[in-house]
Amino acid sequence: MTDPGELPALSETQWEIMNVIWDRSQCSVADVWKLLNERRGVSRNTIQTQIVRLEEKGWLQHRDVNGGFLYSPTVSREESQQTSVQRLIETVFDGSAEGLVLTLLGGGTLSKSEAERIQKLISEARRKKS
Amino acid sequence: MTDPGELPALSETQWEIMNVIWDRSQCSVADVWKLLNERRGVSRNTIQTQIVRLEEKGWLQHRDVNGGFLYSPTVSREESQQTSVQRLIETVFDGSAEGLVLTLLGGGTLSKSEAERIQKLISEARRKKS
DNA sequence: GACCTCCACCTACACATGTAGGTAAATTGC
DNA sequence: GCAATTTACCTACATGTGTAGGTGGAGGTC
Repeated sequence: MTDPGELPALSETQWEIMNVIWDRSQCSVADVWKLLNERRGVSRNTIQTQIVRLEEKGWLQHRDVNGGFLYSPTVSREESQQTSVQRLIETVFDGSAEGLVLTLLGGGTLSKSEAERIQKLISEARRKKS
Repeated sequence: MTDPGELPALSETQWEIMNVIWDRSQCSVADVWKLLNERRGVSRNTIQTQIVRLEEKGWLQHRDVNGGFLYSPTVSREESQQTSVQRLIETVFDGSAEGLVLTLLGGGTLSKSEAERIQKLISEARRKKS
């Protein structure tokens, strides 16, 4: 797996596509298309183009199976998420992870039960770390 | 203040510029340029163009002061941060705020002291809410 | 009054993105 | 075997972004 920090950032549409492929580990263009087409109506070629571009940029690779291509990610979803959070903290919160959490808590983003679960996550993380 | 959810999303460069203007409440093009030019070397006109585009998109407004323009934000930084976090959760974490927090905790992003402070933030938020 | 500087404005261009139509070859169905 | 479908590939086009050069006016300097 490559380091996603070296790859050009994903756009929203590209995240949408990568998410489908990460869910299934590998996909044909048609696989991705069927799903996204149901979700929001899009042409097969639109997906084809994006997938080819993702491969050009290094996010995907393909192998030839029965005349068709199967695409799979070159980087893990977790690392990519990590990178994108880091980038957000950098550009939007001036490097402060706390700023991000404060915003998360401050706005109506979190429900009470979410806040509770998140608190548990954080205590556990602290226990493991120290 | 407008709802930033209605405005087109900011690019990284555009966040950089908006951040400068939020810091100072209002700025001339030259103000922003001087700062960013020191930081990373960029032409005055580059900033000019971006600022005009930001105004066209509704993020900035200007008033005429002594022949020069002073630009100020039309939306609050906090709301814009809120919106951008929400968008991230949606596209990168499939709507799960917990996913975001887990990533934050899981990677090497947070130092131990950051995690501690964040934990405090969260307990306080819970106390206030219930 | 000529010169310099600063500013807003216009133009330009390369690159990425979101979108999709057309083409030609391969595969499947009958 | 022929028709229909699928698939990869090529082309295209509008829009946004990052970058910056040139122009003309307004105001200060000497």
